[in-house]
Amino acid sequence: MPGTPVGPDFPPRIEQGVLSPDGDEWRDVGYSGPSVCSVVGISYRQLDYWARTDLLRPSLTDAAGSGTQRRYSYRDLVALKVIKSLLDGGVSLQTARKAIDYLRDHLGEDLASASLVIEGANTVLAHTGDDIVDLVRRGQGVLNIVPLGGLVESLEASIHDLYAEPLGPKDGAAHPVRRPQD
Amino acid sequence: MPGTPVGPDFPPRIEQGVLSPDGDEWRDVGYSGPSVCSVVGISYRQLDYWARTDLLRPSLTDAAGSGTQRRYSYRDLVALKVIKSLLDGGVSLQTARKAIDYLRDHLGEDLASASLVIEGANTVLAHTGDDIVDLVRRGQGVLNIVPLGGLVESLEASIHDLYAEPLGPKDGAAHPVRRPQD
DNA sequence: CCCCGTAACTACGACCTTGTGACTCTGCGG
DNA sequence: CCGCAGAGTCACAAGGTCGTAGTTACGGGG
Repeated sequence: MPGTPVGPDFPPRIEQGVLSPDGDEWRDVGYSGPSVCSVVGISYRQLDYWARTDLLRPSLTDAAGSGTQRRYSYRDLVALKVIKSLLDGGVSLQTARKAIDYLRDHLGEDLASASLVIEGANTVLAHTGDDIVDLVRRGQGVLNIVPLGGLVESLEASIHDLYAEPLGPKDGAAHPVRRPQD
Repeated sequence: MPGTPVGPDFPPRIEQGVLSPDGDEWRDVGYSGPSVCSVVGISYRQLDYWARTDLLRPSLTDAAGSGTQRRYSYRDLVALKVIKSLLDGGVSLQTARKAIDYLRDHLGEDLASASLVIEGANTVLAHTGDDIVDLVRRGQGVLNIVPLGGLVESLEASIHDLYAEPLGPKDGAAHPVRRPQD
């Protein structure tokens, strides 16, 4: 697996409370709903739906009524991307829900080199190829495998694009990117 | 679809050959809808829905109006079981549809030792563990893996149970014939 | 030989899950 | 005080599942 160590600090990993480079408000931290959509490649309605059905809500700031904002952390982005992959791979939302519940508790681990493996009700992180062969051999039901390496990689790329494309006078991450894409 | 209530070539050519031991009617061949349900472990409504939406129709005799019967072959059973597994594994029906389309063309191969691998739009039969590791390494999206060995095995077991637990005194229609061996 | 019960199939519609579109509502910055 | 981005609401659609009622064929009892 490509353990490509990405830029250590480029995507601001703000969950610890880093502020915006401009020393602006705490609000400039994390990712807004629309930004998230363009980064992970889903529609706003989908993100909205997922948030209000508890699949994944923003861990930085949840919405508190009309006029407020949701702020997503980097880890949220990873989780979201995993969900998106699962969906694209033909896995049902229900299954994705369970997988994400598991993932949330293991987001600290070294994701880039691992694969997420779902077998029925159980979810596991496989760190080596042998782990996987083992699982396939033992498994009786279907296995759903998400190679996290490539996933994180393309996530980083999308984030990069987010910063590069729009030109806001002062804010980066907080800046909403209106970009029609399906 | 095809009228053919009782045509010239109606005495169906069974893939495993062999009519009922009693030299009975052609009807005693293959598996009836309800039998299939109990063997594969799905609801009758599901089987019905799948048949009318073309996911998988009985290859021996399709329905030709109310009062007629569907007769499923052993291979149909295998395909059905694969679908069931996919569903249990959280894979969407849509994805299962594509996989089955592929499987239908490869049902002749040696299934018991292989695994069905779905990656996005592509479906493949992997015969060795290395094949799988390879696919995981290359794959960017989600992989869905169905180990066919265990599947065929449990199918055989269910069929056995079906024979062991006779229901009516002479329910010919519900009685499948000839336990297959391929 | 006909009538009736039952197995198995078809028809039809309710209902759930996932979203989507079209608006409306509201807090915040200018 | 106004405009706007983004949250909230509501109606609706597609894809499936499920329950139930209506049909049809077949076989046994009168």
